[in-house]
Amino acid sequence: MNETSNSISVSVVKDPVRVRMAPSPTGYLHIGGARTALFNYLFARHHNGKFILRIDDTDTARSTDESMHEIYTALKWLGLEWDEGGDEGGPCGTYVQSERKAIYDGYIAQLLENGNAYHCYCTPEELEEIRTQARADKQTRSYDGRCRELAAEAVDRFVAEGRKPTVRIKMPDTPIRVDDIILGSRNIDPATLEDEVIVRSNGMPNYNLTSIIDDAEMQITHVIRGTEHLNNTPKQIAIANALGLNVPQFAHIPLVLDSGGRKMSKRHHGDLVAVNRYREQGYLPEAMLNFVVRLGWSYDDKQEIFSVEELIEKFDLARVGKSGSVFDIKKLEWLNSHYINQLDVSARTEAVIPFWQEKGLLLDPTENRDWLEGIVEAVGERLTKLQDIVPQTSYFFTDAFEYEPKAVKKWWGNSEEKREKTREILTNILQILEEIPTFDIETIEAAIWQYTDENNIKRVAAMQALRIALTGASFGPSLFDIVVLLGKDEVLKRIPKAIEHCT
RNA sequence: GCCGCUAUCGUCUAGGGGUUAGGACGGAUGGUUCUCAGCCAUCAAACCGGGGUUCGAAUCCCCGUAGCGGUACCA
Repeated sequence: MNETSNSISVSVVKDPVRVRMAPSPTGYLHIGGARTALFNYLFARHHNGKFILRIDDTDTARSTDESMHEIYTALKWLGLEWDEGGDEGGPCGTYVQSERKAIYDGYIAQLLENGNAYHCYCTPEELEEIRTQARADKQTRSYDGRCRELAAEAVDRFVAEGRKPTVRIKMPDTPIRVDDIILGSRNIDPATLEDEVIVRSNGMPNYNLTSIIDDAEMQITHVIRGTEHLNNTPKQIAIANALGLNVPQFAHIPLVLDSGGRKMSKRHHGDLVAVNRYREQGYLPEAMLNFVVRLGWSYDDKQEIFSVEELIEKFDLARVGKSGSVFDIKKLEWLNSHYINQLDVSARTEAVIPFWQEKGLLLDPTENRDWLEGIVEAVGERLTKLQDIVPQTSYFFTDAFEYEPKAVKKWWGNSEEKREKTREILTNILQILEEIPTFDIETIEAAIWQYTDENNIKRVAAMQALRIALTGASFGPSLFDIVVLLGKDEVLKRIPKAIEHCT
């Protein structure tokens, strides 16, 4: 495999690969998170490494157990099983950061001792002021490091005032080299870096500290994450350096964007980005994975459909692009219908049953299994998501449907003369079906074609009139399939009812 | 404001010093059919701009421009 000039060859890595997905449980797993998880998972599996799930919940105010479990559910649904971490733990003990505080405290003490960090007594208001001023002065930094060399009496005064300090890292004054597998390498001017808060005034450490510590503690070899973290990278490297910790390799993957080109986020896009909502609508995990992997990654100019096995074999960070990718639901739908159609009728029926049950259309799925499979068979390739089964087949379960006005107008007619003709056709068909010797597709089809052709009635006109009578709509599966599946009794009940409505 | 990243059809992308710039989704048209979907066929649709380098630039370099990301005691 060739390597491009600005990419670090992935194959150079010899250590057993260890990667991690580190969500913060402040909401559901979103599309971007799913893709990050997938890239990590594929990279790990491709290299026979470990995929670790760490919970970055140092923001205790916003983290919830509920969110954590939603993330687990979504990841498991996608089949992205982790080797260590999550709710199972592993060789590194707990992988939940809020439970690892003692570990961080040790490092913080070390930083304070060796002079690489210091207490900052500035209040949020003061900081806001400093920021505003810095911005007005067109400064690069928004904090000036004023607490670096606080006199002892100033500290005493602040303490006496009851101020609780934060801890800030002292940024180095030499350039920081950042190597990125996707974006290439560059040196960061230290003048652009400021002394970040690494411990809140309540004693809880912050992301930039805990993340890089745990990456080292958990022997993470590659950090694959979204580019929103790009600016955090030099900060984290600086912290690792100050602590003498190993720095993993980084790979920043481009953002997933909305149709307007903006980053997809829970805040702005709500359920549109929630993986679990897609599951609930009847998207298949295979489709979701296949969709999401192609956002920023491609294999060649031919292949669009990839099984997970193929992805594990073919995935390579070197083929991940640098620019953001727009989330296109049409493509997801196409992929989803593809995967639904891959299912055989029995499996598809199985998949669709919960959706019928959810709407109360189906009470006992163990009964009439053949009939249900017949319906699924008749629906054929018309499902883009499993949920579509409900609107597309509800008339099989109930005759309490509306006759769609537009369809009625077009096919039953909008004049008394035309309605009269429709009633006549329906009446004739009713009679044909009443008298038909065997109620099967071939016989019915032959009888109806004979009727239309002999009476010079357009097939489409008769069929559409009948379709509306039986289903309420002007579209759907083959009408002969529908007739047989409904059964003679039901058909013979629905036609007279339709004739009554056709006035 | 500051720091950073990015730039091929509407979208996902392939390609990458010399190509009719390829594929897929979506769109359009025609065919098949009882409708819809599907399937088949056909079509429209792109290298951000300007300078270099070069025989030759979409490709390499520089400069713009635009978009996006970050700029928290969030992650």
